[in-house]
Amino acid sequence: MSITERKERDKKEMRQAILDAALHLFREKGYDAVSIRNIAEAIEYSPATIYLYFKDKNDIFFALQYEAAAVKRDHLLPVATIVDPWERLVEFGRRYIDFGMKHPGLYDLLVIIRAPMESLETQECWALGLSVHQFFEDTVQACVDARYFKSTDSKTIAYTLWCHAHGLVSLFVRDRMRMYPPEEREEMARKSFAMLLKMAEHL
Amino acid sequence: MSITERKERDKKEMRQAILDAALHLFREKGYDAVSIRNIAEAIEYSPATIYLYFKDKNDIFFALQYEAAAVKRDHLLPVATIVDPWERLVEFGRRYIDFGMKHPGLYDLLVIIRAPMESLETQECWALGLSVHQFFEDTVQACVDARYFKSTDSKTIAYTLWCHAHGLVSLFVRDRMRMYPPEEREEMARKSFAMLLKMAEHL
DNA sequence: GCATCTACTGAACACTGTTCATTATCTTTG
DNA sequence: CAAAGATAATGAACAGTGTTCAGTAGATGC
Repeated sequence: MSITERKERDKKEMRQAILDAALHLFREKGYDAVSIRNIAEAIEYSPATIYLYFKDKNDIFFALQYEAAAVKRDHLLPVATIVDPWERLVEFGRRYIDFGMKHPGLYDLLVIIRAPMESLETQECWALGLSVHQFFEDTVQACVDARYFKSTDSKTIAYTLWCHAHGLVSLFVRDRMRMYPPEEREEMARKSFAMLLKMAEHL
Repeated sequence: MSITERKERDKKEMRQAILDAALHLFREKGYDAVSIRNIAEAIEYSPATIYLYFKDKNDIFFALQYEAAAVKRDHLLPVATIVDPWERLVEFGRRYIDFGMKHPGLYDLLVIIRAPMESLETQECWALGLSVHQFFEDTVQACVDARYFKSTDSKTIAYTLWCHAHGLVSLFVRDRMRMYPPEEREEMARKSFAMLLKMAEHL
């Protein structure tokens, strides 16, 4: 069976080569500015070949979105080993922001919507994101159970923290902080995170 | 001079007709899914005609972005009459969120970046947004001056509040709240805003 | 060695943004 | 009122796009 095995390996490698080239180009020029022909040229194959591995251009996009979601999960889930729920929550937040600042391209990818939840890839990607979100909500619930907050409305607490973190990252990623000097932006993010933690103690 | 006047009026009307048709189509199908030919068809003119009124497709986009920024400003700036800085700030926040929820298409438009600050439209649009942001920061400063917060770091305070509001709106606008039932989403936003206000009192 | 199957491609189709020479219409002048 | 000039609108074209499909070269199985 080594031949069929090799063939399958080749197929996966080709698929990955397309994804790698596509991600590289997307991050450089943006999704819509990259053509199938550009990707084909990058991997030195004909445009038609790409359609043997992906249904269409959106399919490539969804595959990348899934990859980004996986990277995000791998970046966040290690905090699961932290026993104390408050410490776990803090570290989760820190890593969430860290992920966004380190991989603005991936974060942006995750927030773009294309064609309302049609493809299987989207479903899978969504399911992955959902499980991470569930972990986050569980951690908040654990904090509530351990009386770390005065409020017991863990749903609203989680949502509020999420708003802050997502807002912070997405202002950064979408370049909405041009009124602050570039070298200050990261420190502002750190300060704001620290401020939110202080505020959260009075929740 | 009534003829030249009428001509200028016609020109403005035509320009506006193009913008109206474009906004309608963009909000319905997204920027990239709308073609110049679609817009031309909507206003019942030839595609080439559009280029007599706009440099290119991006120019239309920037004009719409400017319009959205103006709508946002008109939605927010009435709070300037509120004398008490804290009340002014609260009402500003409420209206900011209200604007985003009521006009998701416009909010989204404002957050999209196309071609890094090239056109004059962008500059104008950015300047408009900046002045509103300045008003917001001034209001926060006024709150600090009036000892509404323990902290005196008005810059970080403003940024933190902004993160929350923008995060809240953009999670809503970009449909990242699919894990919550649709009918709950607005209430969650309200609750979270209230929670942030409570937290801010301990700032 | 031959048939089958697989991976790949060139050419085509209908679309896109954009330009430009040409036409049609309105305004001004003689 | 007619001719000249200015202006507005367009059809046709160009190079690019996503996508499909008949056809081909080469590896695989018998």
